Amino acid sequence: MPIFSDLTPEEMDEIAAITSEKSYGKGETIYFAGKEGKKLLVIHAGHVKISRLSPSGKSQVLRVLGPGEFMGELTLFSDAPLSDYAEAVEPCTMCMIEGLKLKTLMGKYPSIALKVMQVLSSRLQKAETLIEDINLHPAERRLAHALLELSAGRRELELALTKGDFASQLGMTQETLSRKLSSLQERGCIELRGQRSIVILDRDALAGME
Amino acid sequence: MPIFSDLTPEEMDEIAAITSEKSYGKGETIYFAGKEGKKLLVIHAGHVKISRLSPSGKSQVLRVLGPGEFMGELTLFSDAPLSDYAEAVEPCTMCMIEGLKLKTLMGKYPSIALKVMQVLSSRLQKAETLIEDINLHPAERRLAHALLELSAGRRELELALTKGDFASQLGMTQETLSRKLSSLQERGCIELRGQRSIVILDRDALAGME
DNA sequence: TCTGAAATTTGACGCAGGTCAAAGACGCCT
DNA sequence: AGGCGTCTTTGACCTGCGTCAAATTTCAGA
Repeated sequence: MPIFSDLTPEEMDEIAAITSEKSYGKGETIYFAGKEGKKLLVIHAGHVKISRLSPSGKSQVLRVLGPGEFMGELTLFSDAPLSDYAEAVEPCTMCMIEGLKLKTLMGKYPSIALKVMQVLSSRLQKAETLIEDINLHPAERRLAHALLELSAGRRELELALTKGDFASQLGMTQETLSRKLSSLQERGCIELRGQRSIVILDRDALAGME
Repeated sequence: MPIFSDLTPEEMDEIAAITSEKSYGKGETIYFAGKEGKKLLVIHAGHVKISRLSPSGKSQVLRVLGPGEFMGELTLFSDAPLSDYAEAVEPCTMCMIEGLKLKTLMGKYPSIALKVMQVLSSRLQKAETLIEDINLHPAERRLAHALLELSAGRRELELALTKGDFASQLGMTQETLSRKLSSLQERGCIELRGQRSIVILDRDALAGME
């Protein structure tokens, strides 16, 4: 569990003692906007989709979290209610830690606080990069860069969500994503395999996309 | 200095001892992308514009910070170089704290770490709201909501930046902002006074904008 | 007070990408 | 193995907002 990775085994035990576990089935809602949180949730197994629902019924996917990552931290520091919505995209198990207990823990083991700050920073950086991209760069470039990042050097990548959700996360519609993917495939940059898998054929072309 | 507001006077002295001060003139660059940071900068007086420059020469304004707010925290937690750019929009003075010393301090006084997490969370929330807004809502709505937020209940509000920068922060072009503002004025929702000042006339109309 | 550079406004125009709709593919479940 | 619901693709169309350009206003500094 990366968030506690700098601790000794005894300290880990101390944490395990104040932690409770819970499971969610595929498609199940883990929390939703307005619900009072005050708990940190650490994913043990499975993937979770974090999104926002606008009053008009549309939704904006913010991120997908996997094992070791955590959520719900926003409500630990402010009284504002949760503004987003978490859903298990596959069967999940997670650990819950009471917000107050976590704060005490952070006082005792500063490395936990540092880890949380690290994650928050990197989420902030990502969010700001997306804002920049949406405003200053065309959809195709966003897609190309996202593919490179998701592939993480590997030749083939597997999407954790449906293309519709992936499109939302990139700030475009499902239809636009589909068109851009087809176009990249025609140009020999990628190859689509089934619904969730993409093979990267020409890294340089993707990277050099303006 | 809000970030240290939960400390006793003696503790404040301890901090003052490891702090150095620096001033910047109007338009001066405080730091820029790629520069190695590892320092936290707390604004004492003046306003600072944080933005990103894309290779194509365009820029994306991320936020404007005023007295008591801090920046540079991103580099404290990761080795990634600074990705943004800070510029004094008016004469500024600020305190600098060495990253390492700050970490030690946070270990000693957890309330500092909590404060930092709080600020990071709220920035993240804001960034995500902007992403949602850009993708799901029209420019006019974004503008209306931003005006309400900036006014903070007061009748008149003063922009800290030029309209061009304000537009960028809202994710639209200068021209679009100008047109939307005119349109709101024609409809009697607001009144424009000079270049930097706006009077809110019809709060409800702005709030109810879909 | 004057003046020039910077900021803002306004107009004309085009297009990237959104919307709506319908057909097609995939893959889960029994 | 088959059938059905969900996801995806494709097409046609349209519009919000970006772009370029030129006119106008503002204001800081002399």
